[in-house]
Amino acid sequence: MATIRDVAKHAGVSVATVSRYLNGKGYVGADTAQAVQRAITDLNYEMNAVARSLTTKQSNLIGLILPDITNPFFPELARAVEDVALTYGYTVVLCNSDENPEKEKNYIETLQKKYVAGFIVTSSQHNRDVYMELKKPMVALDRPIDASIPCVISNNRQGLKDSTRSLIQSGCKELLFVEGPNHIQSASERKQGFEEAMAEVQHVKEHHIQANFHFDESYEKVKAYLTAHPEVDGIATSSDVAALGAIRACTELGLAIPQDIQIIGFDGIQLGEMLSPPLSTVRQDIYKLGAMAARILIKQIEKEPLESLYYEVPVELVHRGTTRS
Amino acid sequence: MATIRDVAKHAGVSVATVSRYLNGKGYVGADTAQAVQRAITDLNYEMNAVARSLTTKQSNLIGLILPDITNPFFPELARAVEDVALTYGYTVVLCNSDENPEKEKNYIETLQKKYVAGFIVTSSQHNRDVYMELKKPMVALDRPIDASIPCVISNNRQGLKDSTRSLIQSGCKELLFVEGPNHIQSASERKQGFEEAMAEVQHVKEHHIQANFHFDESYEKVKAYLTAHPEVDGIATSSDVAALGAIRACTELGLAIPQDIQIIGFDGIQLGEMLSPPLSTVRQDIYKLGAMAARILIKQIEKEPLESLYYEVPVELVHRGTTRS
DNA sequence: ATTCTATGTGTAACCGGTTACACATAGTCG
DNA sequence: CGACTATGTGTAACCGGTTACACATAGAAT
Repeated sequence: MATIRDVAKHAGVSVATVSRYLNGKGYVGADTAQAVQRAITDLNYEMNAVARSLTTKQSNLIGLILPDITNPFFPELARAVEDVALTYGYTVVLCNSDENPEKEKNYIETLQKKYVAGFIVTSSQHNRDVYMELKKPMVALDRPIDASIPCVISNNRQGLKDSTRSLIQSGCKELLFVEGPNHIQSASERKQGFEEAMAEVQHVKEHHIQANFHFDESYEKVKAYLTAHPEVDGIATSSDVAALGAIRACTELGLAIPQDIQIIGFDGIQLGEMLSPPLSTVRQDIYKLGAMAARILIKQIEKEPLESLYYEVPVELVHRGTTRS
Repeated sequence: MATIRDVAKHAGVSVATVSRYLNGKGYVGADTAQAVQRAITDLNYEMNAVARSLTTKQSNLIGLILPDITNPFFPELARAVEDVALTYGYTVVLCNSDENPEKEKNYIETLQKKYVAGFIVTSSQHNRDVYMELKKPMVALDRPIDASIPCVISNNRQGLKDSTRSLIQSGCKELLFVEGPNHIQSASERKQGFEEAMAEVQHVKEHHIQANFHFDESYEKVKAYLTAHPEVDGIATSSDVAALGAIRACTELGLAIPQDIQIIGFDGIQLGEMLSPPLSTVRQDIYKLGAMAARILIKQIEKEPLESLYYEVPVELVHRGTTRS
């Protein structure tokens, strides 16, 4: 593998000139530029990324920290991040935090030693300080960290408001809301949306349970609740996976969906469409969320100005098979 | 951030000694070791990964190349790889190849410039040579590349054989096999398994269609086929996602699952369990697949001997709601 | 004509590690 | 007792880039 010195020698110039040419910094005469380019082509030179990082204290690595890639919401996000990272010449490192602040912190440290260019984080929230001290470009994805850190997020409140309203409009009188973990801001915003929609009407009874974003817990809690409260005729959930749990609970209780009970999820994971019946839901533009986060991060890395610190991407109600539209 | 020279000075020794101590190579006297350790603790020294990579031409990055993290089979795989990578001190770079050999090749080159320690690849096959020339540790995951390259794979043949047999045993007389893309070896092995099972019996009619591993194509082709051949009473597919497509087709045609028609998938993606009814399938131990691949890669990186070049992980028939067991 | 500025290029130090080699000491063996 | 080996440590070159600074030239401004 040719080095910059080989190129310099071959072109009959100094390494500094080659370096300037490569980075487009400083003056390089037209003839010289040609000669250098020629040498580069001849020798099939490619720059050594590691050596470069050592002096510039900057790599083209992007750290993507998320709770668990296994949660169906995240692969699409990761995919989007990777796609735009690639087009800008960055490479993404995948980090599963398991909602564990300690793990999150370790990853951050490890990556800093590698001079990562920046972070995209769906944070476990507990450790805002870790991020505040970090003098690296970063963006918070799906979950805000601090007002000073750029954030890309769906309009959660509006989404749940829409889904709740639609359930009400299609005749539900006893509405169960399966909340997410409310210490996560996006979950509590969704709850707020639900409540706002409920506040608009009378004569609709409100039921609540809380579950994490996992299938099992949702399934069990919904089943228990429905057994005790058979009058429930509509379920809004805070995630699609929770909706899947609810569907299972209803199916096992012999309830027909959407005839006896309507169900609407939240997220718009791809698998929702593949279900039979397909899942009605509030679709977040997951890909866009990820793509925007990546673009905003890269803007920071490349010192371009940001228009805003808060990017909200709209959300869309999708009626499919589990609601009576 | 303290450097190795700071540590050396603080401990009153030379950098060489510190380096030896850090890497456990060469002789270091007991007293000296103590002094050095002391200095390290005092200064809170952490080694600079980039500088180290520059001389050793080796990083602790692992390249994970797979077709598309968005395909539900892969997140669990990625998760497993990441988990074991983490415990051994490696970091994983996520690369989506889109089954595009060109993209795959680019990633390999980019990562080589970063001195990656090795690759785990679910390859797009077309470019065996790219890998053969590569003088890096690597392992083929789910899809063999070459007999000389360690490979971790499920027993695909046996799996499809099992699922087909079980459909036959539960009374199917007209069996439709939804094949995958046969240029992918694991897909053609599955097909082989199907055929072996069919060869064991008479009086069971065989139907074939081919689809990629995606929902839409499977849905459309199955629907068309079933419309033309309403006698089909069982479907075995080459992937769970294809099974989802088949389920949708059947549902739309008014067929009851599993009463009118039984369906069995292949893969064991987590979402299969969340369906209602839950999907019968041949479960690959996806996590194990990924974890083994990672371990085998790391063994190579750390120059430990491999017991074998071919690791087959068993597969398990899981009867859930879409078959009459 | 003189000074100033913009342009163009090279020298050498530096980033933070690793390691070949030289050198020193001390115990062992014949 | 001299030669040999195992142990312990330091010097300095090296990995492959970047960049501050010095120096040179030429046209523009005064």
